[in-house]
Amino acid sequence: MTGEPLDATDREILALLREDARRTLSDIAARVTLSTAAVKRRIDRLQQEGVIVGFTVQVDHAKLGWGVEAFTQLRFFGTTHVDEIVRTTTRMPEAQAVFTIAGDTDALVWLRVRDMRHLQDTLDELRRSHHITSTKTLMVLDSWTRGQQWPGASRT
Amino acid sequence: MTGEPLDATDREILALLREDARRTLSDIAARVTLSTAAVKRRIDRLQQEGVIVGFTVQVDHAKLGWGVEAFTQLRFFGTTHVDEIVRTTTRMPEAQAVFTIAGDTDALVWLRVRDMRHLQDTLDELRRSHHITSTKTLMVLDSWTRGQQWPGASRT
DNA sequence: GGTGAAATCGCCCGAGC
DNA sequence: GCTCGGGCGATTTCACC
Repeated sequence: MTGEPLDATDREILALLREDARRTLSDIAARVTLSTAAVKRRIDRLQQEGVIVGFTVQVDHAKLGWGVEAFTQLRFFGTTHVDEIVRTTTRMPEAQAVFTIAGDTDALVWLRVRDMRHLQDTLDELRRSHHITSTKTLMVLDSWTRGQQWPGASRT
Repeated sequence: MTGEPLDATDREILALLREDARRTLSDIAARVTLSTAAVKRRIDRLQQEGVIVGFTVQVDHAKLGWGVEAFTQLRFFGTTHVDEIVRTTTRMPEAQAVFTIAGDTDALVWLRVRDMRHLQDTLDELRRSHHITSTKTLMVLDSWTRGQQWPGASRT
């Protein structure tokens, strides 16, 4: 399933693409001193091996009106299947990411919402749809994510 | 600074690009029933307004050998500036994201590391470089992030 | 926002190292 | 395995309506 481990050039190409996925093959080729054909072969291989999952745009959610971020730590009844919470949370547009956790809480959900009212509704929905015994919500003041993004710097 | 609020077509284009940033202009144009030139103008505008921050690749970090994820909640001395922790954490390749928090802990750091040993080293480095009074680390069993990715499904 | 044309790029082929 | 070169189709990009 997985090919051979990546060499330094593969990692270099990955780093360049993470900076800007819109680089042309010739641009990348010049930077790693390879031909465009070789670069393309490597990128194709990385993609088919699943190292590269996809290509996306990074969006400033604050400028879209979703300026509030929060984390909520969830605890379930012992009977709840982990898959279930992941499956239903995934469908909520407010959920940015879901983490199942080893420890005192069972899951950590990264939420992005429009405002406090919206946060409250989202938390209500979470509590309603699962066998949750407790929630603990952390409000995010500012955030930084690898590959820039300044929700705190983009006050409209 | 910020242009006019985005219309439905802008949001549609954004959604399409988030699914796959490599879509061609003509593909997008067909889906939103516009000309390629019009789509390009909108994308350019979204980019210069800062709504689109950048274009990147989504990488399966587990396949790169960084299969362990964790969160660590940090508490600082009252004298510590928030900027400082963000600035130094940002430089660590292990830090995936940093959140400053309102509540009992001051920051939440999303870490991605190779193994447990690496996690320990990273936590040590965090503790060494800041006026941290306490850390509490949550181990991630599985994670889901918007825009697919199954670190748990990619066991090599 | 649409149209059309030019420049660029991606892409596939083969030959050769 | 990689490079080089050619050629074609697709795409981007631009000026203009």
